[in-house]
Amino acid sequence: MRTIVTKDVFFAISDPTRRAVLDLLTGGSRKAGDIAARFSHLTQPGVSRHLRVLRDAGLVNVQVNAQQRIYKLNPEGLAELYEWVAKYQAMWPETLDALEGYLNAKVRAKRKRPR
Amino acid sequence: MRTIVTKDVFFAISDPTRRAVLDLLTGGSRKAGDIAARFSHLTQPGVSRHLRVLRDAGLVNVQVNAQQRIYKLNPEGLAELYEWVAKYQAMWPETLDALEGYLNAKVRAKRKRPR
DNA sequence: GGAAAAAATAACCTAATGGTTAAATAACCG
DNA sequence: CGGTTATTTAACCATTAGGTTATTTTTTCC
Repeated sequence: MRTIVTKDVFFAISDPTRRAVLDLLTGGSRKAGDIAARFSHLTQPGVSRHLRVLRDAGLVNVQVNAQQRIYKLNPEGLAELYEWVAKYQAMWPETLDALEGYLNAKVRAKRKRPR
Repeated sequence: MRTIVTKDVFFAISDPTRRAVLDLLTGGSRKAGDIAARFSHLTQPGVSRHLRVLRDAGLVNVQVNAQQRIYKLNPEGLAELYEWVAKYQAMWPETLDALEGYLNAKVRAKRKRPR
């Protein structure tokens, strides 16, 4: 008995491909076809379905232009997630230290770079 | 061809039950049995499996005490998520307004809302 | 040592996810 | 109109998720 979860932001971002789509859209709006083209290992309908999930979750908006659909990031759709995360940050006095630690580790892993 | 996703924070928080567990743990550490008891609609092994996912994702820590396992929130496990969210916030100048709008809408929804 | 308690794991089942190919929808263009 | 282009939807399939019951593991207590 699983709860229906479409439209759910947490669900939407749980898939790596969908996160990659969002990531791509941070670079600006894109036509559906162009988005699909970036995922050469997936078929176009496959990507289309991911777009649908993102749409349903309110994370992207679509603008119709003739046969084309132009997808645009809707960061406001992340408001719920932001609120959720904030709750944990709030109860995490050493948040910044730890985050810094995490980021530093990441940077270090990518080769060292002074701040 | 789905990527293995255990250990993945995004996956871990995509399930409502697991988020509820995390939420419960914001109130302090709890024994596994006490956690399971809060989810009366689930069986003990069911909850135990959710705890495992949270453990694997690094969102909780376990302290062994005789037969008991005491689960403790590990908010640092959310660092990756925080970083991810921050990226979208950063490109969202009107973030605070939108969040405020979201919260207001929530508050409004909790009252009997005339329209 | 044996029963009891606490929790995790195993084995199993159903439904949902995410992928595919094929078909349906729209809109443009000659 | 007929064809082409862009995209979504439908139908199908394999795998995973998440639930269950049954079993195992570990530790305490008599």
